[in-house]
Formats: sequence, structure tokens, C-alpha cells
Amino acid sequence: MARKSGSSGEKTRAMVEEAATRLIARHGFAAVSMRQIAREVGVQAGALYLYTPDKQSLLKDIMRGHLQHLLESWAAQAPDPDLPAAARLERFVRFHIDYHILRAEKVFISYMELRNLDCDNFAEIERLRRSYEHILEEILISGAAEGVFHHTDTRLTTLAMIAMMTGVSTWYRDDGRLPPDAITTRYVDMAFRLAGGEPLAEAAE
Amino acid sequence: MARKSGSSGEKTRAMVEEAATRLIARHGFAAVSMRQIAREVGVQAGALYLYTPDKQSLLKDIMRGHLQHLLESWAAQAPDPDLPAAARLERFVRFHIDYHILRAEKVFISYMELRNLDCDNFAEIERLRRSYEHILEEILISGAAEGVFHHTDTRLTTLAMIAMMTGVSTWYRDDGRLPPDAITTRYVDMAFRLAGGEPLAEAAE
DNA sequence: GTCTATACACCGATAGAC
DNA sequence: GTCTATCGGTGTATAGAC
Repeated sequence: MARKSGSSGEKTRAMVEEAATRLIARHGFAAVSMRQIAREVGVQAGALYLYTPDKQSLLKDIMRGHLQHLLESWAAQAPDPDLPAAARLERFVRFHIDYHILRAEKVFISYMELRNLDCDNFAEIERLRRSYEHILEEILISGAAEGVFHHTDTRLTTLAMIAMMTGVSTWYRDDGRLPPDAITTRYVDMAFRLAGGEPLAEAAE
Repeated sequence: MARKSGSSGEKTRAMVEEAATRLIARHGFAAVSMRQIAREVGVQAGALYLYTPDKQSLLKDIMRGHLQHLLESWAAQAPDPDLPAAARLERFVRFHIDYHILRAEKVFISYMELRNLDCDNFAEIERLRRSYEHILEEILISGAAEGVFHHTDTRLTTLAMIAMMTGVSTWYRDDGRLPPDAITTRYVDMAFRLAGGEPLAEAAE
């Protein structure tokens, strides 16, 4: 009624996810306890169970939220499918690197903690991850059909390019040698090399 | 049976490392308990402390053993430093991929469990990992000096190439689409693309 | 070299007061 | 919505018998 206790719930929920993300990214899912997360939020351990049925669901929700946001972000700025594959590849690489620099923690978790999901949860997350890989694979196929890309093996090139780009989140630091946009530009260049195509003029340095 | 009076310490030591490697690769360091490892070996948990002062040293020894073996294996078959950089790059890529397919578990652990090392142990392992990266970096520098490689940024190309190649161990399966030597050949091709050089004749398909 | 037994802290999760 | 208290179980690591 006159209580305002309901307003604190959503705020706490966000703090739980934020704290869990930070701690899991730093120490790993198995190494982080519910008590640690609760301490970080400033509540007791039992209170966490108002927001998640169990510990693993917390992990799954972080991963699913990340991958859904990744896919939605791409969908919101995806280039016209009728554009040349080279332009679409550049857009995809820029999107991927920028996103992985900006949201390194959730990217890291979604990549490293897959083995902590049970069978059903793994299948759901894996499906989302695959559909993201397919975006790149389709661009590479289009480029080969246009004759502008000359990769030998589309699936392997996709996996290699994703691995190469995602690796950025394992070493990127805000105070590193290169600013983010310089890193992105260099990765665009390397992606074109991998695909066997000539980089766009404005992507070259 | 009260005890295995005839059993050998060295044999048990090897079994402990083997079991720990398999379990940690599968479930992650933090998720594996000393009791689990002991059960796998067929001893009691307390007996493990005959072979390691604590749990983390078990992890560090697996990592250090892996990286030392990696560096020694390369040293044993490293090409003459006076050979052209292109030949040395091909040799390095073949070595790296073959090794990472053959010893996927230890490779996986050494890349995924770094955060479970304390400061001193991390520094020791990181030093070994760096010296491995420097092998590739030196080859790329030589190739640029020879004029056969045309990468824009040596350090970034090194990191990208290592990430691309090491990614193999995250998806490789014995019953996969391609046999190991076909995978290796395709990665040699992609490495030359990344370095901005022409592949050797015998590496092309 | 391996065992049994155990210390004792911490785990995930639940129950019920307020 | 958050608290305290608590359950049953497991964690790493050690002590001392044989």
C-alpha cells in the first residue's frame, strides 16, 4: 500500500546481474559463491533467490541476455543484404570488435563458461551462438559468389575469423597501446586478408 | 584391501596428473575437487598431497609442464634461423596446429585457467606463454624485413594469428568433417593470408 | 606410500520472522 | 523484500596409524 518496497526490487535485480557478471568474469562461475554475489550487492545470500531459481540460471540468463542483445544490436544496424559483401564484411567486423571491446565481461563469460551449463541450457545458448556465426558465414558465401572473396573453406574461415576477432577481449585494456578505433581498423584489414579480398579504400590506412 | 603395498609412487604421480588434466579440461579448475581427482586415481583425497603441496600447484604444474614441453618440442624441430621466413612460418603453423590438436586438453587448460593462478604462478606461466608468442613474432618481423610479408602491425598480427590457430582446440573433434592434415594445410594458407605473404607452392592446394 | 579419521570453513538452497 | 537461522553436504588440507 503505502510501502515503497516494490521499487527496490527491480533495482536489486539489476545489481545482482551486474555483480554476478563482474565476479564470474573475474573468477569463473564455479569459483564464485552466492554469498560473494550477495555481499557485493549488499543483501544476504537468501535474498538472491527472489531473483533466480538457482545459481546456474543466473549464468544462463547472463549468457542469453548477452547473446540476444548481440543479435538485436546487429539486426538494428545490419547493412542492406543487397549491398556488396565487402561492405557488409567491414560493417560486421567493426560491429564485432567494437561490441567485444565495450562488453568484454559478458563476451568473456559467454565464451568461457559454456561447460557449466547443463544439457538444455547449453543447447539454447549454443543455438544463439550459431546463429551469430551464420551472419558472418553468409557474408563470406555472398562474397565468394560475387567473386570478391577467395577463401578456400568457408566454414573454417568463419571459425578462424571469429576466433581471431574474439581474441581481442582476452587482451584488450583501456590503457593499452592502441585506441579502440585503431584496433578495429587493423582487424578490418586482417579480416579482408583472411577472406582473400581487397579491403575497401576507406578501411586501408 | 588396506593398501596397495606394491604400487609405485611415480606411477601414481602420473595418474594424478592425467586425471587432473582430464577433469579440469572438462569441468574447469574450480569445479573439480580433490576428492574427485582422488576417486579417479583410486586413492583417498589425502594421498594426493604426497604429490602436490596444494590444489593450485597441481594446476600450475600442468600448465608449466605443457608450456615447457611445447617450447622444447619447437626447439627440437625448429627450422634453421637462416631459412626464409616463409618456410619458417609454414613450419611454425604446422607445428602449432598439430600440437594443439594432439594435446587439446592441456592447451585448453593453459588458456582457460590462467585466472585461477595467484600472482607469482601467473607471472611464471605468462612468461613462458610470451616466449612462445615471440617465436612467431620474430618470424613475422624477419618476413617483413625480407619483403615477403606485408602485415600492418606485427604485434596485432601475432595475437590474431595465435588466437585464430588456438581456436582449433575449441572445436576440433576426431570424428569431424576434416582430417587433421587437411585442417593444418588450410590454416597454413590462412596464416600466410594474415601475414600478407604468398604461400609456398607446396602449401597451396 | 597409502590409509582412516577428522578439523573446520564454506557451499547452495530453504523456512519463517518481520 | 530482506533478514536470520539452519539444513545437509562438500571443500581443502592435516594428523597419525600401518
